[in-house]
Amino acid sequence: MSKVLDEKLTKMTLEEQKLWALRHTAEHILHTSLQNLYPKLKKAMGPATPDGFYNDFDFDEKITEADFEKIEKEMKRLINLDLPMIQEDVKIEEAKKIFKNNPYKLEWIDEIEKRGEKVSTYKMGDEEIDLCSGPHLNSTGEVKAFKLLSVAGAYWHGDEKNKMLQRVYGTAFYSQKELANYLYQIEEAKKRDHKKLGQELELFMFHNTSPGMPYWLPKGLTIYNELVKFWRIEHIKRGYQEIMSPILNKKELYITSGHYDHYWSEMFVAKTEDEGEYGVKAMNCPNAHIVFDHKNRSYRDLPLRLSDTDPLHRYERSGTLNGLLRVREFRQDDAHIYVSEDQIESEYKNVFEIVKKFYSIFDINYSFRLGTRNPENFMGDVKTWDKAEKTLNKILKESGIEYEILDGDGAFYGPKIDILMKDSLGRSWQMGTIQLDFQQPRRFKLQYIDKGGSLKTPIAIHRVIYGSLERFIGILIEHFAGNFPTWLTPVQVKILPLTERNLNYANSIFKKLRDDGIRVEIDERNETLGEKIRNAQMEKISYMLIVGDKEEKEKTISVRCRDGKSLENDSLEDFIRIIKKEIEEKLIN
RNA sequence: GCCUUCCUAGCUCAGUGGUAGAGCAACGGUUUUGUAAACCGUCGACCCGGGUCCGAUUCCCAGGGAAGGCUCCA
Repeated sequence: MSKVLDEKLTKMTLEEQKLWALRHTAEHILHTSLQNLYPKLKKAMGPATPDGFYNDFDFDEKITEADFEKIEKEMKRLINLDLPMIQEDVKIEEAKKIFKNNPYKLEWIDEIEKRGEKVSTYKMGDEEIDLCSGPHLNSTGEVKAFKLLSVAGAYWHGDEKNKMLQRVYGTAFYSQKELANYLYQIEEAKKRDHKKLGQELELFMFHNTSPGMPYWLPKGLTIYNELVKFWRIEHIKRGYQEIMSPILNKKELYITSGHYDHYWSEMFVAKTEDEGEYGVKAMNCPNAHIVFDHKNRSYRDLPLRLSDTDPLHRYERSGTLNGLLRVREFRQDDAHIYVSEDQIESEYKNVFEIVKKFYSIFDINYSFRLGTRNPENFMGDVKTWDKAEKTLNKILKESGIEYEILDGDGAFYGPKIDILMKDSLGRSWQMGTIQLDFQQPRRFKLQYIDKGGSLKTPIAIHRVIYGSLERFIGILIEHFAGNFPTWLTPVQVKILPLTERNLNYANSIFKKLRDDGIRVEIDERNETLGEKIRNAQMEKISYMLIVGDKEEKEKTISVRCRDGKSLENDSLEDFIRIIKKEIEEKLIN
């Protein structure tokens, strides 16, 4: 067994290992079925995954979902035959002979030879033999429930320089019930999709005229602004100073920063008649460096924390755009912190504390990842990099934070710590990031005067907490399924007058709430109460205030919460107190 | 960018080689309502451009846009 796979399996529970073997077997059955149905098809590879399995193959004819029925039928046949799965180690030379017609397998065999590992094969009865490290079930009959899910194109080794193969995704379980449950979960997750909810709740939209660039509708912008407001208050408390700088910058700025060499092809460019090219800002750091440099700085100024939320544009490849989760226009809750070398550690701790504070408010799961030097795309010398990576490793370990390492994922100017979150479909997204940068300050010739009166170059920490506001809101929508906490929700209260007789009273309440800074709407339509409630429920309003003749006469309100429950208090003053307390408690504690 | 699929009214969806039908929404009227959909009526659409055809929303080609996927180890 290969080292990588071995490591992976040892991390799993026994239950997970069993499922892994099951799915690996199902994948093997899929491949054999494909091979039986389409003899000219060449298998490339096919692993089990946490959700199922997939199989990559090279085939000139197109397989589509319309073919699934036929393929599943063949898979069923192999399962019913209950063929034994027999593992056998073979010599390199022999393996090369067996798979001589399959260049993908031969490449794998070379790789195995290079690593000095054993070549393992599996036989499925007399039907088929395949290069495979296992583990597998003992026989095909043990696969009790499976389903093919989708087809896709996938590059060999994920590299677009290689040939594009076809991929079939599927999943398998030990029982039909588990399979049905899994499919149900997927359907449920789709209901939380931020793209769907964004439209239903009128939060944002996209338009053909600017793909990947969101239009923020009034309700979505309310959420956006609340997040920025909270960010601003918390950062002022922690000594950050906010700046704003040009969106268009001459090419020369990005030549200085190094982005011209490393990033220009992913930037939008604005051409001028006679002043050359301007780059549309894709990152904030170069402008922050300019601000640092506009006057003499002293060691007393450090750490100097410059924050901003300027709009950024990046020319992301069209196929990668994904609702709010990958866009071409966005804003970050960005900051650049200039520190002396001995301040790195304590400033990182400060940043981690902000992360903890921010994320705990939303009760979202997240994980850390350290990205190290990319050998093909980095600036500066290896020694400085090694030092920076060592520093980050040390800080993470001492903070007791669990993290994974992704080699080569650093920014071109320095290693970084990313914070990841998952969307409703379980896909991971990079949210916050904290990057250490020894390079750019040198290139910008940034300096400060230290205690002894000599000039020193500061170190820059680039950091975002939400990440991009756009992506963060996308994740939030899915996390809350549109049921935002009251402090964030676009409409906190909706007043539902029972009849037209109650409009005046309803409006007087509306004005009081609005004057008190509560986001309130009134449903003046000539509709039944049932319809008004249904409507407000679907808009996911936090509180509904129902006012009819009874309330009007007694000068009270009747409060219905989003979960269908009622509040006992029936005075407006009490209600205002309750809602304000709810908001404050969430943000302060 | 590449692969697959998709694009019909503001939204959700029908449907067809002879230019489309519904529900919700919107608008007008009736009703004046007690905790998730009152009733009647009106308005409103085949993503864009070519081609094939007597005729294209439907078939073909090109474009635009969207969704899922594109290194989880044989």
